[in-house]
Amino acid sequence: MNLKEYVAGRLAGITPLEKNDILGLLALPPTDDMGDLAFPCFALAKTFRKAPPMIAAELAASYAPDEWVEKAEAVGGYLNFYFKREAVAKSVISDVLSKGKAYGTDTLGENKTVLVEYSSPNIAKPFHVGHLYSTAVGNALANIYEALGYNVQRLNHLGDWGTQFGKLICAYKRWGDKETIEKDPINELLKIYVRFHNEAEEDPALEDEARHYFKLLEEGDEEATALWTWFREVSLREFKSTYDRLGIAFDSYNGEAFYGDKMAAVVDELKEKDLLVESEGAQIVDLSDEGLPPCLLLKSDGATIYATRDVTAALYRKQHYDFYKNIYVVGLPQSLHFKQIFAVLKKMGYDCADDCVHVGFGTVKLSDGKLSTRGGKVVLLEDVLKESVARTEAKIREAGIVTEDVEEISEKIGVGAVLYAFLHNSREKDIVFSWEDMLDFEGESAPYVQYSYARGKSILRRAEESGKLPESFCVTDEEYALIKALDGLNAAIRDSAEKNEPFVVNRYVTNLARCFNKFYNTSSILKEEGDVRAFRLALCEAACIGIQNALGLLGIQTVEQM
RNA sequence: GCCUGCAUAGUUAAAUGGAUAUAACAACCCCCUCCUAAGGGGUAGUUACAGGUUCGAUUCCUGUUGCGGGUACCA
Repeated sequence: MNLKEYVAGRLAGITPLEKNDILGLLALPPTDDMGDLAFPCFALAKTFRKAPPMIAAELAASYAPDEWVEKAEAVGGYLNFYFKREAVAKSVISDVLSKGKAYGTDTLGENKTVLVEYSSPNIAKPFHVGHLYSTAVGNALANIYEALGYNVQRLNHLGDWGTQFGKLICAYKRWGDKETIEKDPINELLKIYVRFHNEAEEDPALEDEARHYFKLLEEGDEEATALWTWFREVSLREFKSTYDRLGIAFDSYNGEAFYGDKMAAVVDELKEKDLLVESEGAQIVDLSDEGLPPCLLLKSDGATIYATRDVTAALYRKQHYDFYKNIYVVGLPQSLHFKQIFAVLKKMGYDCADDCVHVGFGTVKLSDGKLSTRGGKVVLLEDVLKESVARTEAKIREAGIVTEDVEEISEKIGVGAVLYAFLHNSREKDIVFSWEDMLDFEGESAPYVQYSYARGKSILRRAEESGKLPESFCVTDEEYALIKALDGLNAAIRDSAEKNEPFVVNRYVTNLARCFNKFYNTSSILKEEGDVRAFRLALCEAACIGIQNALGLLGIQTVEQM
């Protein structure tokens, strides 16, 4: 039962407004004691030429209580609705229990394909905490769109092409050793990469040499290609083990290299459409009429650049997936780049440019400045996960409640805690990484939510019978707050997708857990009997389902005990 | 220089133009003979500055200050 729609429908009957306009106006009151839904009467002040409080009072008088609404009360310029708690409780709880794992999902996106490009680490570079931002946000968004019924394709646009491979080949040929690299691929490749940059500062000729090797690679030179393939394979093997830990998988690992042989056609098309202009020896698309700097597509040596690959990739995706939405979860510093390539697509005559969205996110920094792969200033994601899990395990063993599967449970909590930290705030916020904050499991954190779930499940296990809603029961404030929170899952998912902001779901589930904890602390369950026990058990079970479903969207798993 | 983003309790952050600006952490106080204290309750504390639009501004507009990002042959 969608009570908002229901009330809007009834209000439409007694005001001159349309139902849809009313839906847009209806809001949640700031506190629970002000009712369940509020209609602000300010918009009607002009048409009625009366003060909003007068209008509210008149509407309150003409709104007769019904099956769902206990009373409508005027407070200032607002008309506050109080629902019948028992009716709402029955409706919500039975809905949750009957839908189970599907509770909160939707068919909004049926037959529409949404592409989410995320994670996209660079080959031969370490997977550090910075990469987790894109990985966590992208994965959560993919889950969220999937819950809304969209056909989601998860794309890992690997950084497996570009001048850095010229540098890497150059560095390998000078200082590389096959055996050491096989043993610890990414670390060793990073070492020679860093050395390249240090030496290039003294000897700029190295840069030219690197550009030369990249040119060879683009031309399909055998030796260069063999090295590249090897770098890619050993790197991907390492990445995949991290993804496994995070519970993340992709539908495609087509990286930049995949588009290598598809760019020529796009360049030809740009030429045919008279969009390419020569400037300072390079080929650009002029975007001054869009108020944007020109977009460089061919370097003066004729080689392609990332913009060329991104334009090509977008066109390939349109053709291959016929996407409804093409989402790029890429750092905020690249905002201009995406504006430019979308503008180029538009100039080429492709309206799908309007369905491409850059979902940017903030920077992960250290307290003493930015992470830097070249400078060797990195915090590896594996190290963070390891530490988080280790700390969790220590805590579990200390508590002594869990006796079996301690490692498995620690892994779920420890990994969840890290994911949660990256999904807690609006994605455009920077994150200053600190071990202390990352591993603080008090208050708003994954363990807080997982703990609530585990407590709920513990009660359900002990109860032995499962909760069935009795014919009639009373609903306390704490119970009602929990029921209302449960009711909001689908709205939170939709809101989250609309904004491309997973933190909406994160805040939702945190609040749900908070409501559950208050309920837990004020209402005994197992000591009760009869209808009270049955009702509370059913509510407890519903709460567990809600928490599990919402956490799942964030890529965070639940544990049965902790 | 130009473009762009941000500025909210001591800290990190919420808030479709709406009611008394909301949480967490840190501080202080209380609650385990009671379903897991990784919990709950309580106290104290906030919209950078100056204007403007509006019945109403943390939110929209202008300016100021402070901080960040971008600004073609890296991605």
